[in-house]
Amino acid sequence: MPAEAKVSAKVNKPAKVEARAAVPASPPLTERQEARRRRILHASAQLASRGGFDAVQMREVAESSQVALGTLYRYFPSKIHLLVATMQDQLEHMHGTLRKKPPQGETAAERVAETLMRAFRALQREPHLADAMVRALTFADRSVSPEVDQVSRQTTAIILDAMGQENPTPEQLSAVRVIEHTWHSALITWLSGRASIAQVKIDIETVCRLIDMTAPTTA
Amino acid sequence: MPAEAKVSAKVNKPAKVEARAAVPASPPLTERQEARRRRILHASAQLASRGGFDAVQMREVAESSQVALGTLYRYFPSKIHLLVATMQDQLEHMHGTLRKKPPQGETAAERVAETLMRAFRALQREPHLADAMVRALTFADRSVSPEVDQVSRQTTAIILDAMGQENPTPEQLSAVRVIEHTWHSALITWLSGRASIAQVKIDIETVCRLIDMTAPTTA
DNA sequence: CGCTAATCTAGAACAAGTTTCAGACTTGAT
DNA sequence: ATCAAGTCTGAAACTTGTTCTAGATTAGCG
Repeated sequence: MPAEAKVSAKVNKPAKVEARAAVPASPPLTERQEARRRRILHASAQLASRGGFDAVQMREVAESSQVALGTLYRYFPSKIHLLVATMQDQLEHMHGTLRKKPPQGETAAERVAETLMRAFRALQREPHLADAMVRALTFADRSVSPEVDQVSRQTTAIILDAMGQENPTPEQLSAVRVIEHTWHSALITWLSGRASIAQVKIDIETVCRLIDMTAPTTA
Repeated sequence: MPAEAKVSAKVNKPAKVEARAAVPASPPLTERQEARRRRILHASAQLASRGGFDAVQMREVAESSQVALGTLYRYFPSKIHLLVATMQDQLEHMHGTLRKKPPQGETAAERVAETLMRAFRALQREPHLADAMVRALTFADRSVSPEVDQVSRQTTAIILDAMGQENPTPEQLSAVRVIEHTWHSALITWLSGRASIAQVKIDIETVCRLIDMTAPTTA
C-alpha cells in the first residue's frame, strides 16, 4: 500500500462535496509531509520577501527547504502554483489579523475601504513578497484556476466580513466582484510603479462607493 | 556617424516634452527598420493568435519575421516588451474601429459599457491573442512601465471617447481608472476560465454605473 | 519483522528567454 | 568612392523553470 499519501493531483478536478474548505480535499498528509510543505512555503515567502517574483527560484526554494527539486514539484506543480499557495497562506493569516480589529467606518463602503487599506499597508511592509504573490496570481493560467479561485473566495470573505452584511444582495455581490478587480489591478499598478500609494487609496475609495450605492436599504 | 539609428533605449527615461504621443520620442527609423518592426509585430500577433502567450517564442518570432534573434531583442528588449507593443498596435487599430461607430446609449455609463463590450467581443474572436497581450500587460514589471502606461493612456482615451465628455471631473477620472482596473482584471478572470462572458458583462455594467454617479450634472 | 508500493533524493537533461560575440552589411559623411 | 560607426546575422552560451531517471527511504500491512 502507499506510504506517504499522494500530495495533490496536478489537475484538481472539482470535488463532489466540500466546495469552500481551505483545503480542497486531497488525502491527508503525514506529519513529515506537512512539515515539508510548511518548510517550502516558508522558504518561498522568505525568498519572495527578498527579491520578489524573480528571487523565488525553484532550485533555491528546494535547497532552502531541504527538499529535492523533484519533491518540490510534487508538492507544487509549478512556480506559479507555489506562489499562489504562498498567497493563500498569507491571506489566511491576514484574514485572521483583520478579524481582530473590525473596521470603524459608519457605512459599509467606508469599512471595506478601511479594511482594504489596512491590508494594503500590510503589503507595503513586504513589497517584494506582495510583488511575487500578485504577479503569480495574475499570471496564473487555467491549470491554477482552483487555487486562484480559492484566493478569490478568501478575498471575498474578507470584504464581506468588512461589510458586516449578513445577506448581501446580488447587486452587492457584483459590487464586491468589481472591488476585487480593482483591488488586484490597483495593486499591480502600484507594484509596477505606475501608481502611487495615494492613487491606490483613491481608487479603492472610489470603487467602494459602489457598495453603498447598491445597499438594500438605499437602493 | 550612425547608420540605422538606434531603435530604442532599454530604459526609456521620461522624455522632456512630448508626454502623450503614440511614440515616446526615439529616433526615427529607416524604412527598412520600420519594415522589420512591422514584420516582427505581425509575427508576434500571428503566433499569439495560434497559441497564446506560450506560443510566442522569441526564436520563432525571429524566424517568422526574418530577423536575427539578437535583432529582435534590439527592437524589443524582452518578450513582455514585444507583447505589450503588440497590444499597443492592436489597441490603436481597435480605437480606430470603435471611433467609426459611436455607441448609442443614453447615458455615459451605457455608452462606456457598450464600447467595452464591443471591444470584449473583438477580443473573443482572438482569445489566444487576447491571452498573450493581457498576460504580458499584467506581468510586466517596472522596466516596461512606459509602454504599459502608453497602453493605459490609450485605453483611457477610448473610454473618454465613449463618455463623450469634454471636461471630465476629477471624480469621473477616478471612475475611469476604476473602470480600467475592472476591465483588465475581468479580462484576466475570463481568460483563465474563472468567469463567464456573461459575468464579465455584469462586472463591466456594474462598474460603469460609477460614471453616472460621478457625472457633474448628477452629482 | 519483512514486504511492497509509494515517496524522496541527487543529478542529469531539456526548453525557452536572454546574452554575447565575431564577422558581414548599411548608412551617412567626407 | 571611401571610411567610420552603428546594425544585422548566425551561432553558441548562459539562466532558470520543468521533466526524467535510478536508486535510497519510508509508511503501512500482514
